[in-house]
Amino acid sequence: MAKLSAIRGFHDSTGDILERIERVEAVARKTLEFACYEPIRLPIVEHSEVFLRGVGHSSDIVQKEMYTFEDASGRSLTLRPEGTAGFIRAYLEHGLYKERPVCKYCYSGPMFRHERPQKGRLRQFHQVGAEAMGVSDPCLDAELITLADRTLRSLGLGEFEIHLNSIGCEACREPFKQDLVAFLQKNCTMLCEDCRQRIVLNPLRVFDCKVCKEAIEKAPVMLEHLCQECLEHFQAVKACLSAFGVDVNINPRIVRGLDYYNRTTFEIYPEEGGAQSVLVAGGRYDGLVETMGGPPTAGIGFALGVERVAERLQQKEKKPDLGVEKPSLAVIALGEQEKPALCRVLTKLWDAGTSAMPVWGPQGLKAKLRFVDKRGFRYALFPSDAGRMILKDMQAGSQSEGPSAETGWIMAHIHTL
RNA sequence: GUGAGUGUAGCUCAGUGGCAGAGCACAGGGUUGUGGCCCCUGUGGCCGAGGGUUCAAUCCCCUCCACUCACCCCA
Repeated sequence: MAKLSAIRGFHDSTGDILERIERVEAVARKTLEFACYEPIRLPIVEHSEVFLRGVGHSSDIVQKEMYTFEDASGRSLTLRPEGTAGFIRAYLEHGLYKERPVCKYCYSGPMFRHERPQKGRLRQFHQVGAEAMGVSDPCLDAELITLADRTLRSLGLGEFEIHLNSIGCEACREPFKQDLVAFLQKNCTMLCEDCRQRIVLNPLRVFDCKVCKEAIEKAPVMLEHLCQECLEHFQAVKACLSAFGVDVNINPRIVRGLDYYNRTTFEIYPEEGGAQSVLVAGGRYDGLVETMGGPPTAGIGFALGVERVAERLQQKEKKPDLGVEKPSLAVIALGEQEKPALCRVLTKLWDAGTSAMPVWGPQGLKAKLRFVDKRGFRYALFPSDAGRMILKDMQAGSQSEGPSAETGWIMAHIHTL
């Protein structure tokens, strides 16, 4: 029989790596909830239409990266490739927009994309998402960026850069696209093959290209062709960020991959590193709710890549932060006779709120002590029904004795250091 | 989807067309029921899978699979 293995791009996590991942999730969630974003838990599987309509047919995600399958009744279902579309579905389904004109939510969990895995890219990965609905006020754009910034700072994540752009609205983007296409066609010989195709498919994306940097240096830039309203919005976002004390780089090359964005887009990168290292990305999506069958509603959100931030933390934290040494206790049964005594003592310890690891097994004392020592336990307790039992301090090499009938003396020893 | 690299012990990796190796880990002993340091010993392998060349393949050739990295794209 073939050996069982995890699916490609789906990882098991333990130890330090898991600790960091959970820390990133916890800190991000706490930062958002502290800022009064309400937690929401969303399904991992949705009807495929949710993503077809929400993410947009033309995106790569929908075209080739979705885990789509049929359930027993023949409905087409999809493992969520991102969070926003499912969130908007819930927002509409439960009429959240009727309940309150303004609402803010945060969530976290796994996302799935069928891409070729590589560094910083998994098929199952995890995001923490934040969405703020119902207000087009530029302060909200700034608020969200600030929260992403605060999350990364709380984690102690060294240096990172926030890149900010505006990709305008439909009104100003269409005329601009025509200008851009004209420029690209004129300079078509300087472009790579991919970019020549982008002229037709999605001209804005040439700004993402790494090889054509020189060729497009003189290309017209959306930021300089914003309509009056979009320009005012963008300037207000910058002003508000400045009031928040958050520094950003204006980067006209930030063009998001998903169809639904308008106006504000932003990405956060570590100081060095390429496209794969985007830690947080987000933007405004004022037309999305309407696209998905709801009333016109402003919205903005971001997603934080948990594994990417955790990976970055690992590079920064040379040694895992052990913190204050915790008293740790192993309870060792020497042989068969001591097992009932172990059960009784262990129950008392756990009931009293003292963490302890039971050690039973066929090994000799030497092996058991080595086992406990290797795992860094400070104390070993040898329970017994015969009147008294022994507590050994592995670090000091000393032993104490106390009555088997009670455990108070053990706790006193452990906590009096 | 495209390109490159790597698959040998639980882990990290050497190695050779002719008996399969080290370090770490694990187990036992030295110390007859007291850990760490030291010493000795032991367990552990379809050398990724299938086919081909050869007297003989873990090694050379082909195919497949997996992993890693990069492209594309994205968090």
